Amino acid sequence: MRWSEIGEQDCSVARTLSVIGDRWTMLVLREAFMRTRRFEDFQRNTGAPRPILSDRLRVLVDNGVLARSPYGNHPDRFEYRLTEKGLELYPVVVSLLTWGDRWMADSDGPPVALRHKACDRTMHPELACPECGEWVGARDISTASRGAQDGRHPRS
Amino acid sequence: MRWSEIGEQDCSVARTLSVIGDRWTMLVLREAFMRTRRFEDFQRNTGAPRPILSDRLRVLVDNGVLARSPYGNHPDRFEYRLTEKGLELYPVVVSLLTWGDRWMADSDGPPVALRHKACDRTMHPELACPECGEWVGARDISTASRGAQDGRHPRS
DNA sequence: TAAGACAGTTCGGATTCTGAACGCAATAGG
DNA sequence: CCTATTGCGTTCAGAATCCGAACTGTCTTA
Repeated sequence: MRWSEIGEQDCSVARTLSVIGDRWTMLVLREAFMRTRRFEDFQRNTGAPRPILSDRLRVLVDNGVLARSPYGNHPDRFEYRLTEKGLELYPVVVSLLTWGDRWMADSDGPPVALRHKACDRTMHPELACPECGEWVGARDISTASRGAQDGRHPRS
Repeated sequence: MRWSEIGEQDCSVARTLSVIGDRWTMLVLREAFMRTRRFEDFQRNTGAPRPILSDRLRVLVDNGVLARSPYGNHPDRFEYRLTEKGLELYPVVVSLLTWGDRWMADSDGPPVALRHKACDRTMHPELACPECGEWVGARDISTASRGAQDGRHPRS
Protein backbone atom coordinates (compact mmCIF):
# COMPACT_ATOMS: atom_id res chain seq x y z
CA MET A 1 0.00 0.00 0.00
CA ARG A 2 1.16 3.49 -0.82
CA TRP A 3 1.30 6.23 1.74
CA SER A 4 -0.98 8.34 -0.43
CA GLU A 5 -3.73 5.76 0.04
CA ILE A 6 -3.73 5.52 3.82
CA GLY A 7 -6.78 7.76 4.06
CA GLU A 8 -8.77 4.92 2.54
CA GLN A 9 -8.28 2.69 5.57
CA ASP A 10 -11.34 2.27 7.75
CA CYS A 11 -9.55 3.88 10.65
CA SER A 12 -9.76 7.33 12.17
CA VAL A 13 -6.07 7.39 13.00
CA ALA A 14 -5.16 6.67 9.39
CA ARG A 15 -7.61 9.23 8.09
CA THR A 16 -6.18 11.86 10.40
CA LEU A 17 -2.68 10.99 9.29
CA SER A 18 -3.70 11.39 5.67
CA VAL A 19 -4.09 15.10 6.48
CA ILE A 20 -1.40 15.81 9.07
CA GLY A 21 0.84 12.74 8.92
CA ASP A 22 3.35 14.05 6.43
CA ARG A 23 6.85 15.04 7.36
CA TRP A 24 6.99 18.70 8.47
CA THR A 25 3.24 19.11 8.79
CA MET A 26 3.24 18.67 12.54
CA LEU A 27 5.93 21.30 12.89
CA VAL A 28 3.83 23.65 10.80
CA LEU A 29 0.99 23.07 13.25
CA ARG A 30 3.28 23.64 16.20
CA GLU A 31 4.10 27.01 14.71
CA ALA A 32 0.47 27.77 14.01
CA PHE A 33 -0.32 27.16 17.69
CA MET A 34 2.56 29.48 18.57
CA ARG A 35 0.84 32.16 16.51
CA THR A 36 3.04 32.01 13.46
CA ARG A 37 1.04 33.18 10.45
CA ARG A 38 3.32 34.04 7.58
CA PHE A 39 5.17 31.97 5.07
CA GLU A 40 8.62 33.33 5.89
CA ASP A 41 8.11 32.74 9.60
CA PHE A 42 6.89 29.20 9.08
CA GLN A 43 9.92 28.60 6.93
CA ARG A 44 12.42 30.03 9.37
CA ASN A 45 10.94 28.40 12.45
CA THR A 46 10.23 24.94 11.12
CA GLY A 47 13.27 24.70 8.87
CA ALA A 48 11.17 23.03 6.19
CA PRO A 49 12.36 23.50 2.61
CA ARG A 50 10.29 26.13 0.84
CA PRO A 51 8.71 23.90 -1.79
CA ILE A 52 7.69 21.44 0.93
CA LEU A 53 6.26 24.14 3.12
CA SER A 54 4.35 25.54 0.20
CA ASP A 55 2.82 22.14 -0.46
CA ARG A 56 1.99 21.41 3.18
CA LEU A 57 0.29 24.73 3.70
CA ARG A 58 -1.80 24.07 0.63
CA VAL A 59 -2.85 20.64 1.89
CA LEU A 60 -3.76 22.01 5.31
CA VAL A 61 -5.81 24.79 3.73
CA ASP A 62 -7.51 22.34 1.35
CA ASN A 63 -8.47 20.22 4.32
CA GLY A 64 -9.81 23.10 6.36
CA VAL A 65 -7.17 22.95 9.08
CA LEU A 66 -5.75 26.35 8.19
CA ALA A 67 -7.51 29.32 6.63
CA ARG A 68 -5.67 31.46 4.11
CA SER A 69 -6.71 35.08 4.25
CA PRO A 70 -5.30 38.25 2.68
CA TYR A 71 -3.59 40.75 4.94
CA GLY A 72 -1.71 43.06 2.61
CA ASN A 73 -2.04 44.18 -0.93
CA HIS A 74 0.18 44.99 -3.89
CA PRO A 75 1.60 42.45 -3.85
CA ASP A 76 -1.16 40.25 -2.44
CA ARG A 77 -0.10 38.65 0.81
CA PHE A 78 -1.80 35.91 2.74
CA GLU A 79 -1.62 34.63 6.27
CA TYR A 80 -2.43 31.19 7.58
CA ARG A 81 -4.51 30.74 10.71
CA LEU A 82 -5.93 27.75 12.48
CA THR A 83 -9.61 27.14 11.92
CA GLU A 84 -11.84 25.58 14.55
CA LYS A 85 -11.04 22.23 12.98
CA GLY A 86 -7.35 23.04 13.27
CA LEU A 87 -7.60 24.28 16.85
CA GLU A 88 -8.96 20.88 17.82
CA LEU A 89 -5.63 19.35 16.90
CA TYR A 90 -4.25 20.92 20.04
CA PRO A 91 -4.36 17.67 22.04
CA VAL A 92 -2.18 16.02 19.42
CA VAL A 93 0.49 18.70 19.53
CA VAL A 94 0.41 18.99 23.32
CA SER A 95 0.72 15.23 23.69
CA LEU A 96 3.77 15.19 21.44
CA LEU A 97 5.27 18.02 23.48
CA THR A 98 4.53 16.33 26.79
CA TRP A 99 6.10 13.07 25.70
CA GLY A 100 9.14 14.90 24.39
CA ASP A 101 9.53 16.79 27.65
CA ARG A 102 9.37 13.54 29.57
CA TRP A 103 11.50 11.27 27.39
CA MET A 104 13.58 13.41 25.08
CA ALA A 105 14.63 16.40 27.17
CA ASP A 106 18.25 17.30 27.59
CA SER A 107 19.84 18.48 30.82
CA ASP A 108 18.49 22.01 30.37
CA GLY A 109 14.96 20.78 30.93
CA PRO A 110 11.94 21.49 28.73
CA PRO A 111 12.49 24.32 26.21
CA VAL A 112 8.98 25.62 26.68
CA ALA A 113 6.63 25.49 29.64
CA LEU A 114 2.85 25.36 29.48
CA ARG A 115 0.88 27.59 31.82
CA HIS A 116 -2.77 27.04 32.55
CA LYS A 117 -4.26 30.51 32.44
CA ALA A 118 -7.15 29.71 34.76
CA CYS A 119 -5.10 28.46 37.70
CA ASP A 120 -1.83 30.11 36.70
CA ARG A 121 0.26 26.99 37.08
CA THR A 122 2.83 25.27 34.93
CA MET A 123 1.67 21.79 33.96
CA HIS A 124 1.27 19.13 31.31
CA PRO A 125 -2.36 18.39 30.47
CA GLU A 126 -3.46 14.78 30.86
CA LEU A 127 -6.30 12.74 29.49
CA ALA A 128 -9.44 12.22 31.52
CA CYS A 129 -12.81 10.58 30.89
CA PRO A 130 -15.41 13.27 30.18
CA GLU A 131 -18.14 10.98 31.50
CA CYS A 132 -16.81 10.24 34.96
CA GLY A 133 -13.89 12.64 35.26
CA GLU A 134 -11.25 10.02 36.08
CA TRP A 135 -7.76 10.24 34.64
CA VAL A 136 -7.18 7.64 31.94
CA GLY A 137 -4.14 5.89 30.53
CA ALA A 138 -3.60 3.16 27.96
CA ARG A 139 -4.55 0.43 30.42
CA ASP A 140 -7.87 2.01 31.40
CA ILE A 141 -9.50 1.80 28.01
CA SER A 142 -10.73 -1.02 25.83
CA THR A 143 -11.75 -0.82 22.19
CA ALA A 144 -14.85 -2.16 20.50
CA SER A 145 -14.95 -2.17 16.74
CA ARG A 146 -18.06 -1.54 14.73
CA GLY A 147 -19.33 -4.95 13.60
CA ALA A 148 -17.09 -6.71 11.13
CA GLN A 149 -20.13 -8.26 9.47
CA ASP A 150 -19.80 -5.77 6.64
CA GLY A 151 -16.64 -7.50 5.55
CA ARG A 152 -14.41 -4.64 6.56
CA HIS A 153 -12.04 -4.78 9.44
CA PRO A 154 -11.79 -1.41 11.11
CA ARG A 155 -8.63 -0.76 13.04
CA SER A 156 -9.68 2.24 15.08
CA MET B 1 17.14 21.64 6.91
CA ARG B 2 16.82 17.93 6.32
CA TRP B 3 14.16 15.85 7.98
CA SER B 4 16.87 13.63 9.43
CA GLU B 5 18.14 16.57 11.45
CA ILE B 6 14.78 17.39 12.95
CA GLY B 7 15.72 16.05 16.36
CA GLU B 8 18.40 18.70 16.73
CA GLN B 9 15.85 21.45 17.14
CA ASP B 10 15.48 22.78 20.65
CA CYS B 11 11.88 21.67 20.73
CA SER B 12 10.18 18.73 22.40
CA VAL B 13 7.70 18.34 19.58
CA ALA B 14 10.50 18.09 17.03
CA ARG B 15 12.44 15.65 19.17
CA THR B 16 9.39 13.46 19.55
CA LEU B 17 8.82 13.57 15.82
CA SER B 18 12.39 12.47 15.22
CA VAL B 19 11.35 9.15 16.76
CA ILE B 20 7.73 8.71 15.73
CA GLY B 21 7.22 11.32 13.01
CA ASP B 22 8.04 9.13 10.05
CA ARG B 23 5.43 7.94 7.63
CA TRP B 24 3.87 4.64 8.81
CA THR B 25 5.32 4.81 12.31
CA MET B 26 2.12 6.09 13.86
CA LEU B 27 0.18 3.26 12.28
CA VAL B 28 2.65 0.81 13.74
CA LEU B 29 1.96 2.33 17.14
CA ARG B 30 -1.78 2.14 16.57
CA GLU B 31 -1.32 -1.58 15.98
CA ALA B 32 0.89 -1.96 19.01
CA PHE B 33 -1.85 -0.43 21.16
CA MET B 34 -4.30 -2.86 19.59
CA ARG B 35 -2.06 -5.68 20.79
CA THR B 36 -0.43 -6.54 17.50
CA ARG B 37 2.98 -8.06 18.18
CA ARG B 38 4.28 -9.87 15.15
CA PHE B 39 5.86 -8.70 11.95
CA GLU B 40 3.32 -10.30 9.66
CA ASP B 41 0.43 -8.82 11.57
CA PHE B 42 1.94 -5.36 11.59
CA GLN B 43 2.47 -5.70 7.88
CA ARG B 44 -1.04 -6.87 7.11
CA ASN B 45 -2.80 -4.39 9.36
CA THR B 46 -0.83 -1.24 8.59
CA GLY B 47 -0.28 -1.95 4.91
CA ALA B 48 3.28 -0.66 5.17
CA PRO B 49 5.77 -2.11 2.67
CA ARG B 50 7.95 -4.74 4.31
CA PRO B 51 11.29 -2.96 4.06
CA ILE B 52 9.71 0.17 5.55
CA LEU B 53 8.11 -1.76 8.37
CA SER B 54 11.37 -3.50 9.07
CA ASP B 55 13.14 -0.17 9.35
CA ARG B 56 10.46 1.49 11.47
CA LEU B 57 10.37 -1.35 13.95
CA ARG B 58 14.12 -1.14 14.27
CA VAL B 59 13.98 2.60 14.94
CA LEU B 60 11.26 2.18 17.55
CA VAL B 61 13.22 -0.55 19.28
CA ASP B 62 16.43 1.49 19.15
CA ASN B 63 14.61 4.35 20.81
CA GLY B 64 13.08 2.22 23.52
CA VAL B 65 9.48 2.62 22.38
CA LEU B 66 9.10 -1.06 21.54
CA ALA B 67 10.89 -4.03 23.07
CA ARG B 68 11.92 -6.93 20.86
CA SER B 69 11.80 -10.24 22.64
CA PRO B 70 12.09 -13.85 21.48
CA TYR B 71 8.97 -16.00 21.58
CA GLY B 72 9.79 -19.01 19.47
CA ASN B 73 12.89 -20.82 18.36
CA HIS B 74 14.26 -22.57 15.32
CA PRO B 75 13.91 -20.31 13.55
CA ASP B 76 14.28 -17.51 16.09
CA ARG B 77 11.16 -15.39 16.25
CA PHE B 78 10.66 -12.06 17.92
CA GLU B 79 7.68 -10.05 19.02
CA TYR B 80 7.39 -6.33 19.50
CA ARG B 81 5.73 -4.89 22.57
CA LEU B 82 5.25 -1.40 23.90
CA THR B 83 7.58 -0.42 26.71
CA GLU B 84 6.55 1.98 29.43
CA LYS B 85 8.00 4.73 27.28
CA GLY B 86 5.90 3.51 24.39
CA LEU B 87 2.73 3.19 26.46
CA GLU B 88 3.01 6.86 27.28
CA LEU B 89 2.44 7.67 23.64
CA TYR B 90 -1.17 6.68 24.19
CA PRO B 91 -2.40 10.28 24.42
CA VAL B 92 -0.93 10.99 20.98
CA VAL B 93 -2.68 8.05 19.35
CA VAL B 94 -5.96 8.65 21.13
CA SER B 95 -5.91 12.31 20.16
CA LEU B 96 -5.41 11.40 16.52
CA LEU B 97 -8.27 8.95 16.75
CA THR B 98 -10.56 11.44 18.45
CA TRP B 99 -9.91 14.10 15.85
CA GLY B 100 -10.48 11.62 13.06
CA ASP B 101 -13.76 10.49 14.60
CA ARG B 102 -14.90 14.08 14.81
CA TRP B 103 -13.69 15.47 11.51
CA MET B 104 -12.97 12.59 9.16
CA ALA B 105 -15.69 10.04 9.86
CA ASP B 106 -17.89 8.77 7.09
CA SER B 107 -21.61 8.15 7.38
CA ASP B 108 -21.08 4.85 9.19
CA GLY B 109 -19.73 6.65 12.23
CA PRO B 110 -16.48 5.87 14.04
CA PRO B 111 -14.95 2.50 13.11
CA VAL B 112 -13.89 1.84 16.68
CA ALA B 113 -15.32 2.98 19.99
CA LEU B 114 -13.37 3.59 23.17
CA ARG B 115 -14.77 2.26 26.42
CA HIS B 116 -13.61 3.47 29.79
CA LYS B 117 -13.28 0.30 31.84
CA ALA B 118 -13.81 2.01 35.19
CA CYS B 119 -17.17 3.60 34.40
CA ASP B 120 -18.08 1.32 31.49
CA ARG B 121 -18.97 4.12 29.14
CA THR B 122 -18.08 4.94 25.54
CA MET B 123 -16.21 8.21 25.32
CA HIS B 124 -13.35 10.22 23.92
CA PRO B 125 -10.78 11.25 26.51
CA GLU B 126 -10.10 14.97 26.81
CA LEU B 127 -7.29 17.03 28.22
CA ALA B 128 -7.47 18.42 31.72
CA CYS B 129 -5.11 20.33 33.98
CA PRO B 130 -3.62 17.95 36.55
CA GLU B 131 -3.15 20.82 38.97
CA CYS B 132 -6.68 22.15 39.15
CA GLY B 133 -8.66 19.50 37.30
CA GLU B 134 -10.27 21.85 34.78
CA TRP B 135 -10.71 20.82 31.17
CA VAL B 136 -8.27 22.62 28.89
CA GLY B 137 -8.24 23.55 25.21
CA ALA B 138 -5.89 25.52 22.99
CA ARG B 139 -7.18 28.85 24.27
CA ASP B 140 -6.70 28.01 27.94
CA ILE B 141 -2.95 27.66 27.81
CA SER B 142 -0.05 30.04 27.29
CA THR B 143 3.54 29.15 26.63
CA ALA B 144 6.68 30.48 28.27
CA SER B 145 9.99 29.65 26.71
CA ARG B 146 13.12 29.02 28.68
CA GLY B 147 15.13 32.24 28.52
CA ALA B 148 16.46 33.06 25.09
CA GLN B 149 19.55 34.63 26.62
CA ASP B 150 21.53 31.55 25.69
CA GLY B 151 21.19 32.51 22.08
CA ARG B 152 18.90 29.65 21.24
CA HIS B 153 15.29 30.08 20.38
CA PRO B 154 13.28 27.18 21.66
CA ARG B 155 10.00 26.54 19.93
CA SER B 156 8.34 24.29 22.44
C1' DT C 1 19.17 53.72 -7.72
C1' DA C 2 20.13 49.97 -5.17
C1' DA C 3 19.15 46.75 -1.61
C1' DG C 4 16.10 44.10 1.10
C1' DA C 5 11.69 41.78 2.59
C1' DC C 6 8.13 38.77 1.26
C1' DA C 7 5.80 34.74 -0.97
C1' DG C 8 6.19 31.71 -3.52
C1' DT C 9 7.86 28.60 -8.05
C1' DT C 10 11.26 26.05 -10.88
C1' DC C 11 14.93 22.96 -11.53
C1' DG C 12 17.76 18.83 -11.14
C1' DG C 13 20.54 15.87 -8.34
C1' DA C 14 20.07 13.22 -3.95
C1' DT C 15 17.17 10.44 -0.92
C1' DT C 16 13.36 7.44 0.02
C1' DC C 17 9.95 4.66 -0.97
C1' DT C 18 7.79 0.54 -2.73
C1' DG C 19 6.42 -3.90 -5.08
C1' DA C 20 8.17 -8.05 -6.32
C1' DA C 21 11.14 -11.59 -5.60
C1' DC C 22 14.26 -14.15 -2.78
C1' DG C 23 16.27 -16.75 1.46
C1' DC C 24 15.85 -19.83 5.05
C1' DA C 25 13.90 -22.55 8.79
C1' DA C 26 10.07 -25.01 10.40
C1' DT C 27 5.46 -27.09 10.03
C1' DA C 28 1.42 -29.20 7.81
C1' DG C 29 -0.68 -31.93 4.23
C1' DG C 30 -0.89 -35.79 1.17
C1' DC D 1 9.11 -38.24 1.22
C1' DC D 2 7.78 -34.30 -1.43
C1' DT D 3 5.38 -30.17 -1.66
C1' DA D 4 2.91 -26.18 0.03
C1' DT D 5 2.42 -22.76 3.51
C1' DT D 6 3.71 -19.71 7.37
C1' DG D 7 6.84 -16.44 9.42
C1' DC D 8 10.40 -12.82 9.19
C1' DG D 9 12.89 -10.52 7.22
C1' DT D 10 16.54 -8.76 3.13
C1' DT D 11 17.73 -7.40 -1.64
C1' DC D 12 17.01 -5.05 -5.78
C1' DA D 13 15.72 -1.65 -9.22
C1' DG D 14 12.41 1.56 -10.85
C1' DA D 15 9.27 5.25 -9.12
C1' DA D 16 8.18 8.91 -6.24
C1' DT D 17 9.75 12.58 -3.02
C1' DC D 18 12.65 15.53 -1.17
C1' DC D 19 15.49 19.50 -0.84
C1' DG D 20 19.02 23.28 -1.71
C1' DA D 21 19.85 26.82 -4.71
C1' DA D 22 18.38 30.00 -7.76
C1' DC D 23 14.80 32.69 -9.80
C1' DT D 24 10.41 35.67 -10.31
C1' DG D 25 7.85 39.61 -9.15
C1' DT D 26 6.11 43.33 -6.27
C1' DC D 27 6.54 46.47 -3.03
C1' DT D 28 9.46 49.23 0.87
C1' DT D 29 13.35 51.28 2.74
C1' DA D 30 17.87 53.50 2.48
